[in-house]
Amino acid sequence: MRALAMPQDGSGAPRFSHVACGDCPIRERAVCAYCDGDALDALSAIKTYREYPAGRDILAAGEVSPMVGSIVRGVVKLTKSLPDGRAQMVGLLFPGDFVGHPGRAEAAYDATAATEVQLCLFQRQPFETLLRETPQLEKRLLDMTLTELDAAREWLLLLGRKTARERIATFLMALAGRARRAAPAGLPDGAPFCFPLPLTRGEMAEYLGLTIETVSRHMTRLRAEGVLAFSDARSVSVPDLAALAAEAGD
Amino acid sequence: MRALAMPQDGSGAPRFSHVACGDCPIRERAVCAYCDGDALDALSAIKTYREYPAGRDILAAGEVSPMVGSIVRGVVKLTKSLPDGRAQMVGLLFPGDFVGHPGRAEAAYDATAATEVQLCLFQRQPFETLLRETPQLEKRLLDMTLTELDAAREWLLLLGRKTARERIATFLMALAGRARRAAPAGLPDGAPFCFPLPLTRGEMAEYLGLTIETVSRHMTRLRAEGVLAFSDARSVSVPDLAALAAEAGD
DNA sequence: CGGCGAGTTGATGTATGTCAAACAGCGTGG
DNA sequence: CCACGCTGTTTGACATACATCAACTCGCCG
Repeated sequence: MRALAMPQDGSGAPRFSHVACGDCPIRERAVCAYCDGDALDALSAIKTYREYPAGRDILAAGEVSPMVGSIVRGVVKLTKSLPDGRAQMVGLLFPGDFVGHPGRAEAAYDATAATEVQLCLFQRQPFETLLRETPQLEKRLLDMTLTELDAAREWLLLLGRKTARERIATFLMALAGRARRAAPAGLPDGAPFCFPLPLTRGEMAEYLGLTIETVSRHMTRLRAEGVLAFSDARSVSVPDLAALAAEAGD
Repeated sequence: MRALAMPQDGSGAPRFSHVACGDCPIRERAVCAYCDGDALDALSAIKTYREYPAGRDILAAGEVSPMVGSIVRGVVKLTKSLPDGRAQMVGLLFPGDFVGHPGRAEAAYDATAATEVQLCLFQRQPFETLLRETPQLEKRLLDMTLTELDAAREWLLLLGRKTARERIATFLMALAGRARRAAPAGLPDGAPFCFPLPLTRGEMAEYLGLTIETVSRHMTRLRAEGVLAFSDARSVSVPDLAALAAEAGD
């Protein structure tokens, strides 16, 4: 599916490695964010880590998965397809985001690793039990789901009304915002801003409701106009965030 | 906004009428579905009914609303807009559905009555307190939010990849399904199926990411082809549900 | 009767999709 | 070391579904 410098052992081999929750990089953002003490211990007791190489399917639509979990590292894409093959990405998940719907075993969409991914997995059944007994956990999950819902609706506006150029600018702004938040240092606001693209052109097209050619054309046009800079297709630099924001349509 | 045979008193005047929860038409479907006894009493104590004429704004994006609530009767549309006026409906809510996000006071989108609407409202603060103390309530809200999220993602596929014809067929199928579920009697599966359209052509266009002309044209074409029948623009009859389903693309 | 809003229909434009070719990077294997 | 193939990207020529602009109808209500 994707040629990467990584062990293509064909197994999706689980690599167990128990990290203490206290040292977890997503401790503050994941489902467990509101938990501590006993609740955290209980979660910790049923967690398991697993890694997926880029391109590997994590979960297929219609499949019954025994697991749910949090993204520790990497990017996961959620995709829905029509029987004739047309496909639309319906979500893009980053570290801290939750994969799987508690309460509904059958997956409604495909989940695929867009980059190399590490998940912190919980078996569905004990997790759902814990959910019932742990209000903070349920509260956090509700909060996260509402955030996802808002994001999905923002995307409805994008897919329903924005031009190709606006869609691309919006997407890049979202990535820039994420990169900005991830960068701890207080960089000057106007400085040229650089970040990697976790998606190929094809995946961007799938996310933005466009074709690969349209994405490519608008990317090169944005570069020609100086709104964007990149040499590698997989990373961009934004000379002026405000200029890009102005292209996003809102 | 919409000329209707109804008191345009300009007040959105609250009309209080305490219905016992036991007699409530949405008792089984609303947030309160999993509640009983004390929890239901507590909810009942803070509820209030309010009616909105078709076309009335219930809540404007960015506005801070002191209320959340359930739809008792009628249809509510959720809309997001770009600064230049382009607008996209991001949700269509029916009786039982919940309006407003607990935990975030500021509305992320406009909510407007598409038909005459009756809401069962709760003041945000006491409701959120109750939410914290009542696991069934929180559980139900999580379930409903996950359902909304799935619906939104289904719509992403529609807006991102479906043709105008497929979008319209999908929408009509969804309405037909809802009407079917609402009709208690076991009608024969193949019978011509009739239901009202809660939306104008313009609103359908807003929901489907199209223009009013495109919706109109495809509706009349579907009628010409016998997939659909209607005399009034505000109601349709489907001679063969399977034929319509085949047009929906999935 | 006149005006208004919703819907329909027609003529025309255009952004994006489709098909096709060429290129660049990168690992593999002779 | 270079030729090869694979995948991702870019670029071009062309097709088309949908948007846009505009006119007209119909029902409703004052």
